[in-house]
Formats: sequence, structure tokens, C-alpha cells
Amino acid sequence: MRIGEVGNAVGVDTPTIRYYDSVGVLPEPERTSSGYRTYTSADVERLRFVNLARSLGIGLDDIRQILGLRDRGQAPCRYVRGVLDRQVESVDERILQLQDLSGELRRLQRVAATLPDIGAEDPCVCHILEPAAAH
Amino acid sequence: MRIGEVGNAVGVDTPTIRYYDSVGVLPEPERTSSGYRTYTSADVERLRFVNLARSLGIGLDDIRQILGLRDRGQAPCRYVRGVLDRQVESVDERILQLQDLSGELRRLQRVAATLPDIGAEDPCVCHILEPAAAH
DNA sequence: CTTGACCTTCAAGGGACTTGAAGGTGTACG
DNA sequence: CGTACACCTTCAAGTCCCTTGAAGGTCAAG
Repeated sequence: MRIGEVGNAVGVDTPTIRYYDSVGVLPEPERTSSGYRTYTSADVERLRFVNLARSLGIGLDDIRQILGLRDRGQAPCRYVRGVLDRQVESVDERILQLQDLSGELRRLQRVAATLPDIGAEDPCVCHILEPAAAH
Repeated sequence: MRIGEVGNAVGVDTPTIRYYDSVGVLPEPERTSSGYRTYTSADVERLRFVNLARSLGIGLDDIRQILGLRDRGQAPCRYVRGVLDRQVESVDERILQLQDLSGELRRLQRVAATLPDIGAEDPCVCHILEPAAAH
């Protein structure tokens, strides 16, 4: 199977697959005599896994760890549980941050809607945003 | 005022201030005879504004636009309203994505808690994550 | 024999910094 | 006067995960 077919099958574009090759997430594939990469169905499964894990926001370093454990015949379960715990924590923290941010931005939208445009002679950079610094 | 004092006053570290200098968000500062940057209180206010806008997730390009309008004596209000609208939209979209992701990760945590560890002879990479591909 | 889709490599870009190396400056203290 | 020590300088490279582009080789169909 050539790179384009694999990409279509899994839903990953070809530069990304080559990138995964280059950073060692996928093993070096076999090549045809003319140099085209050829992938096995095991490679396709591996890429499918990488793609799934990325869609869960798992970083390539963690993915490499998990695949490395499997390559050495070890169960990655314990490691995966740790990754999931860390991931949930950081996603939830990020959500809280963004919710704060959204609230603040909406407050500023309301301010912006009621304030007239600034005069050119005004001393501040922006009378919409700057009062936000108060807290 | 030297760079370190400015940094302490505004709460921005010195490499970041130098970075803002280098990308033209802050103007080229005066220098002492020995080459140390010296900032005016107007520079400090500008940096304070940049820091505030960054904390709202506003990109340096937008910040440059807003400051550029002010530098040319124009009111940035209309532009700022546009930035706020775009920003709210993208933050809210991101929150929804992360909430989906969090739900999925928590589902996988529950799966991970009930499944035993994988056997070394198992054919899949990870029996915790892979059933997630079902949808 | 040419068209066009596919493949190759290497290099650079993106966003907003962060880190590191190698070295100059300013000042307080003994 | 010397010397610690904190502060400053520049330039280069690293971070994360691709994405885009240039320049060129390969293969099957018409």
C-alpha cells in the first residue's frame, strides 16, 4: 500500500504521515525499487491508533511511549491510565480558563456596545479594553 | 527605566519584552551609552496594554493593528469591537471542542478502570483506547 | 509520447515565546 | 583597587505539530 492509499484509508494527509515517519512514531517503511514508501496493514493499524490518540489531544511523546511498550511486548495499560488522568486534568483546567476568558470578553463586548468611539485626543490606547485592567 | 524594572512593574519577563521589541509591538527604545534599553512611562503603559490584550488571547497582529491606529491618531474602537467578536466566537468554539474531548477522555477513564491489563499477546495496540474509534 | 496523478527530498514557516551560550556593565563591599 | 554578583547585551536554536513550497522523479492510461 502506498502512502496516499494509507492516508485515504485512515484520514491523514500524506505530509503528516511522512512527518510521523521522520519523528519515529511510525517505523521506517519498506520502499519500492523506485523509492516509494510501502505500508503493511500493521502500519495502517498503527497510524489509525496514532490518529485516534492525537484526536484525544495526546502528544506524540506519549504516543511514542505507548507504542514503544507494545513493541517491547509490554502492556501499556498503566501508562495509558496515567496519560488519561493527566489529559483530563489539563483539558478541564483549560476549559475553566477559557470560560473565564469568554466571560471577560463578553463583558468587554457589552462595554464596547455602550461606549462611544474614543476621541483622537484621548490619552489611553483603548477605553474599551483598558478598564479591564482594574481587576 | 531599565528593562528589568519595567518587567517587574508590568509583570512581564525580560526576554518577552525584548521579543516584543524585536517584532515591533513596542517601539525601539532609547539606549544608555553602554547599550542598555531605557523605557519611558509611555512605553510602560504600552506594554501594560499589550500584556492585557495578550491575557485576553488577542494575537500580536491584532495588537499591532490597534496600536498602529492609535499611533496614527485614529480611534481603534471599531477594530477592537471586531477583534472581540472574533475572539468570543473562537474561544466559545474551543470550549465546546474541549468539553467534547473531556467527556470522551472521562469515558475512557471509566473503561480503563474496569478493564484488566492487556495481555502481551493481544493483537491491538491498546484495548482501552481503540474501542473509542467505534464512533 | 505526453498528460496528469502520484511520489521523493529538503527547507522554511507559523505563534509566541523560551532557553542557552558567551560576554559586557554597574555597583556595593572589603 | 579588586571582586562578587546582579543585571544587561546579542544571536541562535528549541518548543509543538504539522503545513506549505520548490524542484524533481515515477507510473499508468490514452
